Amino acid sequence: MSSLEQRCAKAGLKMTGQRRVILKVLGEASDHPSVEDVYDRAKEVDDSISIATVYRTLSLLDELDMVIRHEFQEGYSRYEVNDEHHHHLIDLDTGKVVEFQNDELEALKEKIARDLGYELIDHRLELYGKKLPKS
Amino acid sequence: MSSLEQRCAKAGLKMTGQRRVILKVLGEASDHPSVEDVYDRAKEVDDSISIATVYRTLSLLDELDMVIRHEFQEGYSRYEVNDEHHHHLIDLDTGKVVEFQNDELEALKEKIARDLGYELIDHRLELYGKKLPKS
DNA sequence: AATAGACTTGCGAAATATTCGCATTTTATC
DNA sequence: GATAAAATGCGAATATTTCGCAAGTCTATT
Ligand SMILES: [Mn+2]
Ligand SMILES: [Mn+2]
Ligand SMILES: [Zn+2]
Ligand SMILES: [Zn+2]
Repeated sequence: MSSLEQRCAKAGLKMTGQRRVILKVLGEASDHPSVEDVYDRAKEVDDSISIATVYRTLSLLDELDMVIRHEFQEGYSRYEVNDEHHHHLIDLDTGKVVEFQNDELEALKEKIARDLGYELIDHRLELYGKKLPKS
Repeated sequence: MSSLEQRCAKAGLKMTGQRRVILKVLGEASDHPSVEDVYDRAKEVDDSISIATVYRTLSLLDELDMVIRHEFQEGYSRYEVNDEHHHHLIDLDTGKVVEFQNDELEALKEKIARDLGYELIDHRLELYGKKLPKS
């Protein structure tokens, strides 16, 4: 049983074939698949799976904080397993998504919230850029 | 002629009654109105205005960088005049939007992009929090 | 292993936000 | 004021996501 499946079981979810397939797809993804992407990949394993189930499962996993739902302002959502916290830089020319992590940023964002009188619950940061010529 | 109207004219847009109304609504807003909000406020001035025109105008203004389109993950967009660059903290209990600005953050975000080999074109940061008890 | 009940699924329909086609109107220019 | 281009209103179309419901599946319990 995969670690993701274990977390589902612990949350009281029944382990169905469809959920196993979707978790496998998510676990194996190295990109940030859209619902349609997840659906297509899942269908290769189980052709009978429905896109409604993919939507429902991703929503559930999001509620359980097992995945992160991204809205890269494309009109639809992308998902990824919630593993190590990080952010994204989107290449405006190619659409490529570069991941990064920055401790200074994380500290700063906590401080900003605190100074405003708030406890920080969540945050999102996206950078949009174009590749610099190599110097 | 308002400063917003001037910028529209300079961009080659025809100044119609509808555009004037929408620009007035945007200029007078102190919140972050949705398309529906802008539509409702515009209708108070010109009852015949269509929501398609509001959508079209806001898209145009967005392309001209005269407004910022926000997606606070509510399923719809909010707009505000693109004046002084700033970010938002959304109160998860009340939905209230708190604006802030932080130079250190702006510098850091530039540095992160540069270190990744990118020229930063755009970025978005949102904080989500709950009010701290006053100490 | 059979049963029961709750949970889950597939399907198509519905909801929501946004865009589009097109006939008509308005604007800016001459 | 005539003209061409641009903009509008309307309703229909699109796209993504959610929902209702009947049928199927899972898991705990006999
Ligand atoms: Mn990522
Ligand atoms: Mn603002
Ligand atoms: Zn972070
Ligand atoms: Zn900024």
